[in-house]
Amino acid sequence: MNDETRTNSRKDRRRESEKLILQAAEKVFSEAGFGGATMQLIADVAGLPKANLHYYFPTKEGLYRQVVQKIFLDWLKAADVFDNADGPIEGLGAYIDAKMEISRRHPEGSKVWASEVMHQAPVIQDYLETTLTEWTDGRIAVIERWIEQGLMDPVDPRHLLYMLWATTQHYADFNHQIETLNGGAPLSDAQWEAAKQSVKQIILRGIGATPA
Amino acid sequence: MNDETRTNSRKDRRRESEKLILQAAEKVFSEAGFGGATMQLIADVAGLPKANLHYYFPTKEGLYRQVVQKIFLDWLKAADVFDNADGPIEGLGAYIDAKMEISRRHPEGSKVWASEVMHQAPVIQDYLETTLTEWTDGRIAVIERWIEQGLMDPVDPRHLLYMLWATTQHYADFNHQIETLNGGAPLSDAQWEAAKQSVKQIILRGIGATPA
DNA sequence: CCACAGCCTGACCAACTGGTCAAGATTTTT
DNA sequence: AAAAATCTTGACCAGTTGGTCAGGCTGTGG
Repeated sequence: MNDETRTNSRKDRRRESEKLILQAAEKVFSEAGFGGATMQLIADVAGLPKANLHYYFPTKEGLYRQVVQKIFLDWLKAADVFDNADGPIEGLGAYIDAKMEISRRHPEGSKVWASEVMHQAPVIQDYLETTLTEWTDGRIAVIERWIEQGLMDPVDPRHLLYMLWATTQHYADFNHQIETLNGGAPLSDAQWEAAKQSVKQIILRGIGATPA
Repeated sequence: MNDETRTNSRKDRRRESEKLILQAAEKVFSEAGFGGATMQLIADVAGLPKANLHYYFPTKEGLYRQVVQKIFLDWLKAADVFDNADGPIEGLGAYIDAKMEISRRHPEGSKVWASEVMHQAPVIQDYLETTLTEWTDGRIAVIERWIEQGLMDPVDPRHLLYMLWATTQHYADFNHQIETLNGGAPLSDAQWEAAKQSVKQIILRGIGATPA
């Protein structure tokens, strides 16, 4: 009767369960923080008994670590648009669009990351010191090249990056505040478009960006 | 022998103890989040027995509520510079300076606020709907006037405000990440000055602000 | 000097937490 | 078909948490 799920090898089922748990965990951690989240609640959201959850992820900290790592990798990947760009208008414009889209579709991840960093990054400090540092240095070099080529004003690339991160992630981390100030309703398609346009307009004009 | 503290009426002592506890609580809440913070740890930081803490603040939630309220009021007060300004360069410039200074001197408060909003503002939702909404509408009117007067480009005032909040508070909420990317050291005086200048430069130029 | 109201605190408790485990169910391999 | 490996779960435990409370302490007004 029930053969809707065909190719179910033990490995497949395991992967599905782990993904289910990770999704539930991301949601619960983003809503309650690490300290406020409970394994019982994560299990309930995932629709599994708590003991089963511990079978796949022995400790709460280990589960949390995997959630944060996944978020960080997704976020890094989305930043590739930066590389294949000829100038700031194209590159930064696409970067802003990409990060705003993530903030709209997956605000939970951004919140977990923000929470982790705010609490002194007890779990992903090594990522900050290695991967993130390297990534940042690379993009700073790109921006400096654009400045040398006269494609934008001389601006401290580091603070420009912080501004991009802060602004785009704000729409995820503070979505509740933004919704409240929007009369309690989520931003509409048109409002999201206006937000993207506003951010791009102010920043690109702010750095005096010109077409490549 | 010990008469350094002279006028110690019971009311004065009470006020001092409450302030001491509130400061300790703000620190602990900012470091561990509401769920991760414990009354025992707050008591230790304040140097008081836990039972004494419960004498002044019967419940953890009540203590947390007062911490968040105090932060919100301080933050609102610091925004007065907005009002007495003739144009965007003066007004927004002073606002950015003020908020950057708060981020530098009191990052804990900003973190507690961010945490509260990220978790759907369970405690200060009414403030968002009343005080913050009114404040925001008022500043939007000011910005719209500046636009009408031709002192700046037509920009969506709401998204401009979000950008200001996001960027300035980022230096508090993500100070750990910023420090790590700064080689593990806090920003120096000169670096803070550069940060302020960069933010003001990009935003003020981004909105095409001209002197009043 | 006393009495009284407010302040302080060690000891205690019920509720909840992350984590364990043994016994069974299920699937894969032989 | 039977043994081996993997998965599932209810019951359980030790540690921690927010919160209580009785009894002692302290300063103040009479």
